[in-house]
Amino acid sequence: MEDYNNRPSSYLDDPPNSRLFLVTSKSITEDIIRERFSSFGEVQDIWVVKDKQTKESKGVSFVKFAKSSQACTAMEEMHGKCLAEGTKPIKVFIAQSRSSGSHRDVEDEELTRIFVMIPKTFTEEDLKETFKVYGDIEYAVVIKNKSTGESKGLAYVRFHKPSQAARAIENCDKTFRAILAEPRTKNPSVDNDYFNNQRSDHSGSDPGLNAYPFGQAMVRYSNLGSAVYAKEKLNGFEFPPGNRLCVTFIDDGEDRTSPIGKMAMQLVAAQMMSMVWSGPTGAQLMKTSAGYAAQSMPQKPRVQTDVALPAHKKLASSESVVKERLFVIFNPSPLPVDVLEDVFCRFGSLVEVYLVPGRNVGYMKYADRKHANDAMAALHGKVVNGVKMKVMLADPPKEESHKRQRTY
DNA sequence: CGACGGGACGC
DNA sequence: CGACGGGACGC
Repeated sequence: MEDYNNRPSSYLDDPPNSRLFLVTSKSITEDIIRERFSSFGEVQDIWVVKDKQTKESKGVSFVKFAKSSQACTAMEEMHGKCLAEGTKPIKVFIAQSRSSGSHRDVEDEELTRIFVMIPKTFTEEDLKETFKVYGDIEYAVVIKNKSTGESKGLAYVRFHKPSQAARAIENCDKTFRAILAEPRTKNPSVDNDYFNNQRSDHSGSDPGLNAYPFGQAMVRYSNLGSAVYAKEKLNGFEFPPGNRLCVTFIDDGEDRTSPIGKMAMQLVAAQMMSMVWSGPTGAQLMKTSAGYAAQSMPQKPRVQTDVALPAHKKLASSESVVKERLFVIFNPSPLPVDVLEDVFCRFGSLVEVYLVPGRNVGYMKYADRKHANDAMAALHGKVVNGVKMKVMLADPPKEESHKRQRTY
């Protein structure tokens, strides 16, 4: 038996759905394929399957693109085309993952519906408004509790074309956690497919090009840098999970009904000030006007300790690269996350606090190694709110096989 | 002497 | 009908 764990990437396509399966006449060569497919994106590999003995093409080829959206666009554009005089029209499909073992054609049905996490206040209209930039939406549905009608904070969006869904997954704000939806199953009792691999990792691509769902809100209502931090969960889960919001308000009295504006307001109402920071996005960011950001400032957590703490500092952007993590052990029990943020932010560049559920330990993530070290030096062995902490450098997370390193 | 996150549709 | 090669990281 082989050790698949060592090199599983040989059996997967990364990112998922970025490889095409072509059926062509046997006379179609790699060069012809390259010539006709390279305009759709970064072609990383072309492989014409040939007979081992005769070296003759078997009329089957694989074209690997850098991105799923490129592969999907190429499929949509090239399926049914003739690549050379007198040859049959080609067939183009998204290739089955090598690990699947299946040779069934991948249907558009499986490639056009995405599954996203949304704030519970998000309506289907909000969804459409947010995702229509990626293409024509066939429908958008929010998953709701059947009896109460309450949103579960999850939704489906069906596009007309695979390339549109792929673009949405690649480019929408990370906080939506957009992935391709599993096809509806007739039998909802059977839970998980055995091969639950590689679905969700479309991450890691140019954040600068993202269409942030709140980017507009952020810009529109943004000014006065009064960032407000709240640890509250919004209707049961954090949204965006573990991220910071930089929301400010411009009292322009308009557009409160747009999904974006509405959401901004709802978030404010919920004191859910934890927004992704998308970076300077243009002139509107310069806009400043008197606002009323101070009014929704939640009080800071009360912190009692003998440690001489530096002044409170803002958290680093949640998009920051984590350069160092501290592993903290609490005795007898963990401190609340808001208290920990308040304490550990003071050394600078704190990106996130994560408590391991059900355990007396947690991680403090820093964008700057020096700040992590300062925090460790100042806080190791110290008592905060009656809780003694051991603060040490965290071991690196256990490698999740081939997967792209998490953002922590 | 402790250790690593969250997700599903009444057919 | 039409499905999986080749190359080889560097403590």
